[in-house]
Amino acid sequence: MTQKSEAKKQYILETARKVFADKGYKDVTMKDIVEACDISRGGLYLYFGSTEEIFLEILKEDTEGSDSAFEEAIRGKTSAEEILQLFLEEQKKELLAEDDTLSVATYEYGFLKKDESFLRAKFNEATRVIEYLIRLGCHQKKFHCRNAHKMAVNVMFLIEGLKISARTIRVTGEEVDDEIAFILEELRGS
Amino acid sequence: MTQKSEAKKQYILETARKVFADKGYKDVTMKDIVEACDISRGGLYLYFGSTEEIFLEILKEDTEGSDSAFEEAIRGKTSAEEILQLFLEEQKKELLAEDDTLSVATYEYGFLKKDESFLRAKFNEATRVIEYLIRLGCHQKKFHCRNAHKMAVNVMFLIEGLKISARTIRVTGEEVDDEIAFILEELRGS
Amino acid sequence: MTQKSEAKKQYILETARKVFADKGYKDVTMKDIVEACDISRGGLYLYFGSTEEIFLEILKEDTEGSDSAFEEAIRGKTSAEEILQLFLEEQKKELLAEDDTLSVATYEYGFLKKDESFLRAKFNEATRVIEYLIRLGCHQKKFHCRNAHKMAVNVMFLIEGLKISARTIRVTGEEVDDEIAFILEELRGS
Amino acid sequence: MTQKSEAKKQYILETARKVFADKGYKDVTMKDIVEACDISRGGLYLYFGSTEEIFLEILKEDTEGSDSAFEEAIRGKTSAEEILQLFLEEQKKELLAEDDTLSVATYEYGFLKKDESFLRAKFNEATRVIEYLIRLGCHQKKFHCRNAHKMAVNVMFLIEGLKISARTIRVTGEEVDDEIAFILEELRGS
DNA sequence: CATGAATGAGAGTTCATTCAT
DNA sequence: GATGAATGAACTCTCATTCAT
Repeated sequence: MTQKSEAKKQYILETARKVFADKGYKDVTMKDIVEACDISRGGLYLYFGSTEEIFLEILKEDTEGSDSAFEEAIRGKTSAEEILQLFLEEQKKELLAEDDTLSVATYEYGFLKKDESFLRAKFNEATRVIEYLIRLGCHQKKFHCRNAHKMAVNVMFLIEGLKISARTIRVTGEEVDDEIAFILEELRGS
Repeated sequence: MTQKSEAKKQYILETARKVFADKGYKDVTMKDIVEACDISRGGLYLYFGSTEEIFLEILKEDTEGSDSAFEEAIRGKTSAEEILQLFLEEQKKELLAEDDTLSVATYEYGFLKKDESFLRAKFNEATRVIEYLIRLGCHQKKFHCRNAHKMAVNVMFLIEGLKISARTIRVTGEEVDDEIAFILEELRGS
Repeated sequence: MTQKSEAKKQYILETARKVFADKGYKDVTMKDIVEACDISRGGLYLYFGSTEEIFLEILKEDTEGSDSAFEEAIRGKTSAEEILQLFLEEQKKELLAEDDTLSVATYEYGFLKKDESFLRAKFNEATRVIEYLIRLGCHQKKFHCRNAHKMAVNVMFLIEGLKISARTIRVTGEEVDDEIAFILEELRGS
Repeated sequence: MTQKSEAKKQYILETARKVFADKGYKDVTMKDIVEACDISRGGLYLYFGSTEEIFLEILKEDTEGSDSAFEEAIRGKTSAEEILQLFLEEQKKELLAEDDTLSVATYEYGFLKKDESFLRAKFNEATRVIEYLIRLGCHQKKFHCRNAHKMAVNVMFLIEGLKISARTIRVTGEEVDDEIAFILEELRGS
């Protein structure tokens, strides 16, 4: 693939991202993407064979992006507490964002492909990072926690619960704050 | 509507339930239901005008059913701890069930109608019951808890997190058990 | 057919009349009539086999009604001029009536069955009456006219032109008055 | 739209024209046109979204065609009498044509859309031209007429009457000739 | 007589996918 | 590479008509 066509591919991915953010996964048709990109029907097929192919590519890029962002954040700060708080605030922002979020599309895709390890891997990776932060916090004497791994998993499930609730029953900023406070208390607490 | 046709309506709802459990919400067409019920195209329209109408009716029946089951359980037991444990075990069973669960369909429907209060009402009702149980447990000196309401909400979000994870990244029995243990410890604990 | 069922038949015809006046001929379905009459689907078929059957029966009753009304009017008056003017005013009223007119339905039906002599017979009968009035008017020295038959036909075509225009491009009361004046001038005139 | 597809569009319009001439407006379905054109179901939708869209396009082309034909006729002749006679003969030919006429479809469409100004505009335009011819004829000392506008309107309504009668009760060549003679006498006469 | 559930044909419409240019 | 016309399958929804009760 030439440089030029690589640029077009990127353009399609960026544009399709908005479409998925807007309509979820299942409702997006190749036609939707063709129209959003303002390219020809056949043209899209030169780059991607299906909406799934496009969506997976977008997810892949996302994962890479968020990983590096996270790692950078960790490098910048020294206090585990601070980093965790930052992470949770980041989650809150995403949770409450109305547009431009792939979460609904990702869930819909997850329903279809629940046996593919992709999302599980993302979940595990995030858990691993939180666990690391918890351990670090314990080491820094800010957190107290008997089982860092279980605690991390608990935090992850809670975040998942907030995320899905934000997209189905809506969730207020206060509700999220309460849960964040809950997590931090627990870590600082007992 | 006569008795006979009422029976047929029930038959359609039961059959459609399996279809929704199998395919989620968005992918189910009237044709799917027609074929599953083995009735004529027009015949289905005598009873329901759209998949949404059918799905809502199923959800309604479900809610009523679970409500009364819950109330009965509360009447049967005296220990709040016991009832809560029962409730959590019930959730676990549903979580791990492979088939015959409407959770994916309900999420998909929730994505589409996130501003309708139906699912939120269900959430709030469940929260209210858990809060009641927590208070009861505190009164029975089995639980210790500063803010019963916040604790109940936390439990609900955690359950939501497990539920969605069960349908997207899969969740093991042990993971669920860990979370249940986590909740109970917390309540008994501090 | 018993007396009771004869009454029901009449009821159906009267109700269907409104439906045809409202929707024209082609768009009326058996379902429409069933619903307007608030009877059962099968019930209607006991009396009529199709919308055409119903419509024809309505038209037949209409023709009989208008014939006798006309004849009565002729008997009541002595001046041909007066009767003709009355007739033209009657046409005007029907022309401008918004609802409760079968004219659109009749045209639509006529398009489908242009070879059936029914409507032609109505036209000819009306022409005959007008011709009679013109002759009478000439005899009464109020009208002057070389060829009463041709004049009558001309009047009829003009009325038809106003009627169809009223249902397609709309026609104002003044426009109709102008045409009526035109006819009368011509008859009185030359 | 490319040249090629423009040609196809024209082909569809021409083919659909025959369908409308054959079946009127209301009974024509997209399927009818698809079959008449021998194209695919989806193919038709690339060009037109509904039978109404197609019909309006046909009417538009017709209007443009007849306008220019008329203007050319006026340019070619010098005598108003001659032109009017030509116009009336043209109307006669159309009136008596069995096939290939859109008049029934146009009436049916008019019934549905009686408040849209399209047909009224056509009527008014034609009236204007006739009025112009009458004035010209008066100026050329061939016609005598007190009120050219009212006379023109009268002629139009008469033509309308003949047109609708031709499609409902049938009309003979002699009947049309009689009416044409009637009009011309009147203009030459008084 | 009367009911209304049931059937199935048929129309509208949208898209994934292909392919000639 | 890129276009966009074309196809055909799939789905929604509505009725005429029948028939068991």
